[in-house]
Formats: sequence, C-alpha cells, structure tokens
Amino acid sequence: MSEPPLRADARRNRARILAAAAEVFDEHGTSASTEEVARRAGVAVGTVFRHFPTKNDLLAAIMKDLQSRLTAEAEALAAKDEATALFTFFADIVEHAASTRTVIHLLAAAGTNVDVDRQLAALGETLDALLTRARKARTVHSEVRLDEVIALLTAACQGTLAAGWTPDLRRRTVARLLDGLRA
Amino acid sequence: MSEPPLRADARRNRARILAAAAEVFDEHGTSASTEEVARRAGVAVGTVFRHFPTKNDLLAAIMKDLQSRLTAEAEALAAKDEATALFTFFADIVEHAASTRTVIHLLAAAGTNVDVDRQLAALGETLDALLTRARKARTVHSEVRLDEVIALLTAACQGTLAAGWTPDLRRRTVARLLDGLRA
DNA sequence: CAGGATGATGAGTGGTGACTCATGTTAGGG
DNA sequence: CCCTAACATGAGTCACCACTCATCATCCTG
Repeated sequence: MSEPPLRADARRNRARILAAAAEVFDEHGTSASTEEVARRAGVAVGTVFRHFPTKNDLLAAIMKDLQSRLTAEAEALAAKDEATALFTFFADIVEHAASTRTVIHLLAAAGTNVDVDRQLAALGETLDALLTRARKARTVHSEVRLDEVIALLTAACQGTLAAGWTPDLRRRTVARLLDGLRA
Repeated sequence: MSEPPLRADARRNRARILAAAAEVFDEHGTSASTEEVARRAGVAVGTVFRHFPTKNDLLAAIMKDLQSRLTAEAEALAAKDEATALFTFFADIVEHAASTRTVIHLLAAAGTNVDVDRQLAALGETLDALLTRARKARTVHSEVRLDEVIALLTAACQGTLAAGWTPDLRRRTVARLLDGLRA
C-alpha cells in the first residue's frame, strides 16, 4: 500500500511541478501543454510524467488541493453565520472561478473523469451541509434542492470565464442568481 | 463586391457541407475535425476548404443561420404574448442548447471571434426588444439589465451542456434562474 | 566515500488536425 | 460537341502534443 519515501530531490521537484501546473492551468486552461508545465517548473517533461503518469493524474492532484481549500473555506463561513454561509460561499466560488480556470474544470468535468468525480462528490457534501443550515435558518427557498444549487454554481462559473464577464457584471449576475434561491 | 454565380455542383456541395457541419458540430462540439465534416458531407477535405478558407469561417456561416432562426422565434413569441415572451424565449434557448452545442459556441465566443461577435450583437438586440416589452408589462424586475440577461442565458447554456444536466434538473434550474428575474 | 538504486534528462515516437497544391474531373457557354 | 475555366480530389506538409526510453546524474545507505 504505502510506497517507499521519495528522495529529497524528487520531493522538491514534485512540489515545483504541482505549483507550476496550478499556475499554467489557471492561466491557459486545462488544454495547456505538459511541456509548458515542465518549463515553468524548471524541469524536463520526463520528470513530470515520472511523477504523474498521465496529464489527467496531474489535473486530479491539483483538483484535490483545490477541493480541500474550498471545503475549509465553507466550514469557516458556516462557523461565522449559518444563515448566509451558503450565499457567501456561492459568491466566493464564482469570484474564485473568475481568476482560476481550474475551478471550472472541477465543476464541469463531472462524469468524464473518475478522479474528478470524487472531488466533486466531496464538494457536493460541503454544499449540502450549507444548504441544510440555510434551510433551518429559512434564508433559502424551501423547495430548492442540492442539485439545483450545484447546477447554478456550475453555470455561473462557466459563464464568468467563458464569456469574460466584467467584475461588475459578475456581481450583478450572481446577485440575480441568488435572488432566485432566497426564501 | 458580388462574386460570379457558383457552378451547379459547387452550390450543391456548399449546401451539403453546411448541413454536415451543423450536424457534426452539434454532436461533437466545435473541436470536431474538418475531416469528419467532409466525410459526413460525402466530399473531400479540399472541397470544404475551398468553400470555407478556415474552420472559423465555416463556424461563422453556421452561427449566422442559427442566429436568424432564433431571432425569428423571438419575434413569433413576442407577437403571441409580450409579457412572457422573454421568459419563454430564455427557456427555449436553453432547451435548444441541451441538444445542439452550436448555441453554446455562439453565446460563449464573445470577444474571441469577430464574425461571431456580429451574430451575438444581433441576438442581443432581439433580447433587448423582449426585455423592453417585459418591463412595460411589469413582469420583469425593474432593475434587471440586458447584460445580466445575456450573462444568465450564457451561464445556463454552458451549464446544461458542460455538466450534462438531466431534462428535469434543467427545467428546475431554469425556473430558479427566471425567479431571480421576475418582478 | 563507494556503489547500487532511485530519479532526471530530452530527443524521439506516434497520433491528430488544420490547411495546401499538383493533378484529374466536370459544367456549361459558344 | 468541345474546350476551358471552375471545381473536386486526397496525399502530403507543418505544427502540436501526450507519452517513452536509453542514457546520464544524484542521493543516500552501509
């Protein structure tokens, strides 16, 4: 099950590759080449493929990291104010998506990628928790279901990046969207 | 300005290519290969490139067609019921997008493609007309602006395809979305 | 600090897709 | 019916990209 520990240089390179990949994919989308990731990490292509056998494995690793950060943020928000956490979290993710294409890939790749599906399920649970609390606080429309929230979130993230919304338009649009969810 | 008329066989092939391209791009998205379009049209690749010098030119031709059909539909709806035409049109386009990826490309390619931008502007005018009528009928929230409507529409279309919403989820999600727009 | 194991390298492979062009084919005016 | 301009053909070019592997470098353990 557990692999022998990595050599010091290998551990360093793995970290560099992950950091470089996060940057590159955020800037150019997931279609950016592995070569570009290697260049940014100051490493040869072969090294990237030694650590991540396929490009998809590299993506999955980044997604996992992103998902952890998002879950942590959701819990912090819920601790502050249960009634509005769902709405704040929603708006935050969209803001996040505006600058990092990786979020969109995480949300959009449902069904196309086993690894990503697992991350999505985890994010779904996080949203479910926020939705339940919002329902108890009666701040959300009583008939709104989890899949609708995820659908709207995906849609907003897709839109903000694909159509290049301005910050102002993004905020107004998300406000309209959340209006549809409120009690 | 005006080119000499096409030969009979050239006219026939042009029509076949357009029909095949519409099918192929709807099924596999705009990343489908020109070779696939040629195969489906029963024509050699060279012929496709003779009629449409770049793949983008081919896409633009299809978009123009799509945009005309959508505009016609919008006017038909407005003639029936000015108060609800905006909402019905919105839902119709999303339903359309669920089966034909071309709609998404039309909406999403804003800013990336001059030809497509012209089609989008035309569609924007159509939506503006519907929005104005809905405002007069007071069926839409008074502060909703055109760019928000376009943004929400883009988002819904992106979402329905990218995330593979079921028909049921699609209808519920669009309903929530329209709730945010109503007076 | 020697030597084997682990890791890094980057030219190479195979595959795909947009676009070209020399060659062959046809429409349709005279 | 013939001839030529317009058109069709499809193998070939070029560029890109995911992924491999023989060779070389580095770590680290005894």
